[in-house]
Amino acid sequence: MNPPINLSEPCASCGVRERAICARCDASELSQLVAIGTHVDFEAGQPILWRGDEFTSFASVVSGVAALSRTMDDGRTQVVGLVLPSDFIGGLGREYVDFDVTAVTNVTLCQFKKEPFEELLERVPHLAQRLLEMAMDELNAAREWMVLLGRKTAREKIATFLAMIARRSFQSDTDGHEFDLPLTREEIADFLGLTYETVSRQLSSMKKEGTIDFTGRRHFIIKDQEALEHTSGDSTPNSSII
Amino acid sequence: MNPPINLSEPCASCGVRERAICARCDASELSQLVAIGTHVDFEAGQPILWRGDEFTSFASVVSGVAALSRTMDDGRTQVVGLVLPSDFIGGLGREYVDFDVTAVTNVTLCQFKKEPFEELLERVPHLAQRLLEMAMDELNAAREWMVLLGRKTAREKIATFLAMIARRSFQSDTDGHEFDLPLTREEIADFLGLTYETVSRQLSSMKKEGTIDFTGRRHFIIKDQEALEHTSGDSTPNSSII
DNA sequence: CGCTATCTTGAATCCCTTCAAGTCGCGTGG
DNA sequence: CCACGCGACTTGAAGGGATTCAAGATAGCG
Repeated sequence: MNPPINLSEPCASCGVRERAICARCDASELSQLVAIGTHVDFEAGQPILWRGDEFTSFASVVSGVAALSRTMDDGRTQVVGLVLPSDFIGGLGREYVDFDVTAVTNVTLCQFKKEPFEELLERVPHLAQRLLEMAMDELNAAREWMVLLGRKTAREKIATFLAMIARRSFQSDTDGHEFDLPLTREEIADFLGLTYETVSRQLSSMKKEGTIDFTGRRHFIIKDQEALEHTSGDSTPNSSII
Repeated sequence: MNPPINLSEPCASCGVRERAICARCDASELSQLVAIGTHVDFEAGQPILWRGDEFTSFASVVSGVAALSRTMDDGRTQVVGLVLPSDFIGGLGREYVDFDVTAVTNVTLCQFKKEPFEELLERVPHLAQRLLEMAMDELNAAREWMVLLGRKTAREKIATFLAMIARRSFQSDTDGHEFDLPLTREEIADFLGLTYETVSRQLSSMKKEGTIDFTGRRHFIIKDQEALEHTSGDSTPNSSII
């Protein structure tokens, strides 16, 4: 378990202070938020929320990666979003959880009980504003991903995914071209609407062609950024895909 | 062109008053909204917004159907959402339009200039609350659609689409089983991530099997609701797909 | 009543999946 | 520290669902 949040200097060392729901909050608003927040840890693989659960709390991701997913009756599953540090977990105004949330790596959340949070939301307009802003960003990201799922080839999907990972900084070194994949092949497949064999084949062929290289199964190097972005099929690189 | 909105009895006869952004507004708030709103018409096929345009106004759909879409450089296009009566058009907090918006049928909008609307948004919390609520609904719908695009077969996509059309009431008669498709085969294909030939084939085979029937190309009858919902692949019918 | 866009249907092809062996990397325990 | 074992990954071959290419048919308009 984590130590309690330092109340005298709240969030001073928090890595997501500038981008999470609290981004627009001033010191006084922040202290109100801190008063109802608790840090909670989840180990890789653990479920955070199940579809159908009643919402009893909301949370910001402080560190780690979680996946939002839906599994059909016959087991087909689709990851509908990655939940990264600073992202918010919780459907405001919804009674029940709509998608499973699973810790992909070890995850630390800054969690808020539902009622006090909703009450705070009414008193602190900065919170509601920021939440709306973040919801619009997510909506955009979801729609960009719909284009990927509906229209892109396996090759384009993989290229887009790798570019996204690079952009969202899973950077692991100094030169800026090495990254760690937070997901297994199967998780990538479920995110891209493919099978894990296809993911593996595409990664292998992109390695053979010299666009990327692998050192270990989860650690990759972008050797030809331009080729990567070109085969992603997006005319506008750095689009809003989360 | 439309007559000016009746200021003495604002929105009394508006068909979307209860579900649009103004749903939570009281009479006084409504009159402030009416003061900055204008009705605008678009004919079927006309563009409403282009990707990359600067946002200069927001709008509620009063009647008709529009499509939100993205077209790739080589012409592949994906419809990322249908915009139906009561839905809101406009990315709050965004400077530029992210997806093309096109009138699919004749469309009437209740349009608000950007600055006065944003100003109103700060003064009227009911507006911001409703907007957040609607954004969460759209986000959910987008994610449900991602499952369709990533994991469903052509047959399941068509069944889901028809069930959605039926649910969102494009009903055209009294017995409750006849509906009009607002979209062409090609538009349906672009919404489902298929080709129009595949859409046509699936519709034909569902007709042959007796699940649906067609009288005219756009007018269909659901003959076996249960079969339709079963082949849609959703365990929870009436899910939040818009 | 004829014309044209829209839609249907057929046949061939292809990309991705499915099924099936292997291989590799990594953590565990000896 | 190394061998072992298992889950994660790679690779191959066959199969299938959707696409592509190509004619026709039909509705709905003028």
